[in-house]
Formats: sequence, structure tokens, C-alpha cells
Amino acid sequence: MLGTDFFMELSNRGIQPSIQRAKILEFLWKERIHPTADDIFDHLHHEIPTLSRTTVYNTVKLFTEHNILQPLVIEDKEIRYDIDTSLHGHFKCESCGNIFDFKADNEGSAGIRELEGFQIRERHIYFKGLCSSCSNLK
Amino acid sequence: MLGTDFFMELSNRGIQPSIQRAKILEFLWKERIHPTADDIFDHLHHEIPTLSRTTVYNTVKLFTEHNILQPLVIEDKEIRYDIDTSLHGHFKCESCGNIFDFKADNEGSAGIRELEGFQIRERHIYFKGLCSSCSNLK
DNA sequence: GTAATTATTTGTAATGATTACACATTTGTA
DNA sequence: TACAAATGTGTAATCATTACAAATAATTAC
Ligand SMILES: [Mn+2]
Ligand SMILES: [Mn+2]
Ligand SMILES: [Zn+2]
Ligand SMILES: [Zn+2]
Repeated sequence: MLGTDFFMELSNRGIQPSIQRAKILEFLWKERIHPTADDIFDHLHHEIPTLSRTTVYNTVKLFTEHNILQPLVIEDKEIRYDIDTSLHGHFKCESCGNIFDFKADNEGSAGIRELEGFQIRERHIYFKGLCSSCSNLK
Repeated sequence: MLGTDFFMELSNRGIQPSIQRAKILEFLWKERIHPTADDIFDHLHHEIPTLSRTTVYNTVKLFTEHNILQPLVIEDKEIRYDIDTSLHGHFKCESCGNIFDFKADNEGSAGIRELEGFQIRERHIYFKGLCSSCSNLK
């Protein structure tokens, strides 16, 4: 998707493009943070003064349905969205609030006795604590 | 804690006992589900007609601070409480809503390169999908 | 034991992210 | 251009959780 048109990317994914959707996708793609819908709104409403919060909520929902986005529930009352939909772990720093990715073993998925006969659709792994920067600030 | 007094148990844990606190602890201990604060309230307000929702919220917060309880954030807008504070995984069935425990590997905690220098305070693993009962209902 | 102090409980009012909804705008099509 | 469908917008509702202040119960001081 590097350097390409986000309009085109939306089309390719079977989503009717719009300025709002393209800008939201661009933001998610370029800034590789794990923003909330509100974070996205706050960042974009300068560029698109008419942007509505509802549009952001609708769009992240749409993207999620198209598997472009993965919602992360780490804190209650805060859904974050990750454009990396692969299986990986998340670390949320309780001090700065940043979220960090880490590699998480895929194993353990199959060999769990208690889940015999279960249909697993989603896997989530998250840790909490202090990131190295915040740890160093004593 | 089997067959003992929950008042005593609270004292032992350094918590001033009360009827409300003891009943909440008893419920959490005996029913080994992962209830929300509201679930606890719904179950107990028959026994204790004067019980306030706020008391339940205050109590689960108190218990959490004393590490008697572990809050689980799996869905937004729903905090569940687990009296088993050990590290284990949770499976939430998207059909019946029940939560199942499973053993989760402790390993992977240390050897994660991306988290070098990070202070890990909490580890959470949860899956979603269909439990075996709900899977069998086709 | 009674009064004063402190802790606990209760009910109601606020909070705040998300959702519902109705209307406005834009887009696609004939 | 004209109409229909899709998309976007703003406001109002939702609902679990939290804040708060008054009521009640427990503990301590005398
Ligand atoms: Mn991620
Ligand atoms: Mn559990
Ligand atoms: Zn940090
Ligand atoms: Zn089920």
C-alpha cells in the first residue's frame, strides 16, 4: 500500500471510497499507533473540519467488518483499532498509555484440553505495566 | 476456605467484614462463574433486599485492591470479576456468553524481545468463539 | 452505657464512550 | 438533468460505571 492511493486501496477491498474513509485509512496506515475512534477524530477534524464523530465510528465498524481493522479491548470504555490484523500481543503502558506490539506464540492455540470442541474465532493477548521509557523515569 | 466463615476469611485478608462483603465473597467463591458487578447484584438482592448496586461496585473494587479478585476486560462495557487470580486464559462464548477457564502457558513472559526493559504487571489471554455446547447446536 | 468518631452502605445524580436515528449531502445511474 | 441509493452529519439516547452526599452501622473514648 506504500505510496499508493488510499481511494484505490478501499476499492480493492470492496469498499466504496470517500474522502473520510480514505483519510481514516491513511491515518491508521501511516501512524502505526492503536488509536481510539476519538483519537482518529481528534487528529482528522483539522484536515476535514466537517468530519463527524459518528462517521469515524461508522467507518471503523465498516473496516472491522471487512477485516481491515482489529478492535482491541484492553481497558473498559476504550476500544482501540489496529490495522495489523495478524495475531500478535499488545502491551499497554499504564503510565504513558502507549500500546506496543510484540510477537506472541501461535502455539497453545491447538493443544488446549479445556477447549476441546470449541470453535476459536479470536485470540487476544495483552500485558500491562510500564514501558521502558516510563520505567527509566524511575 | 471450604465450609468456613466468609467473615473470618475477610478478616484474615485484612478487610473489615460486613454482611454485604461476606455474601459477595461467598457468591464469587461458590459459583465459579465470572460475573459482572450487575450479575452479583442481581443474584444477591433477593437475599439482601436493601443491597445497593453501589455497594457491589465498591466491594469488587476493594477486593481487587486486596488481590482477592481479578477484573477481566473482554468486552467493552463489561467488566467481569474472577476470584481465581492466578494466570490463566479465558474463553468467552459469543453465543451463550459463558466464560471458560483454560491453562495458559506462563512461558513467553520473559523471552519477548520487544518488551526488553518493560515492567510487566498484568498478563491477559482471552479467546472468543463458540463453546462446544453451542457448536453442537450447529 | 452514652456520646463522639469513623467506616460502611445507600440512593441519586453525573460521566463518557458508544450507538440510534433522522435529516442533509453526495454519488451513481438512467 | 432527475431520481434513487449510499454516505455523512448532528443531536439525542444508552448504559455501565463513578462521584457524591446523606443515612446507617460499627468502633472508640469517656
Ligand atoms: Mn498491534
Ligand atoms: Mn478465570
Ligand atoms: Zn510508558
Ligand atoms: Zn456457548
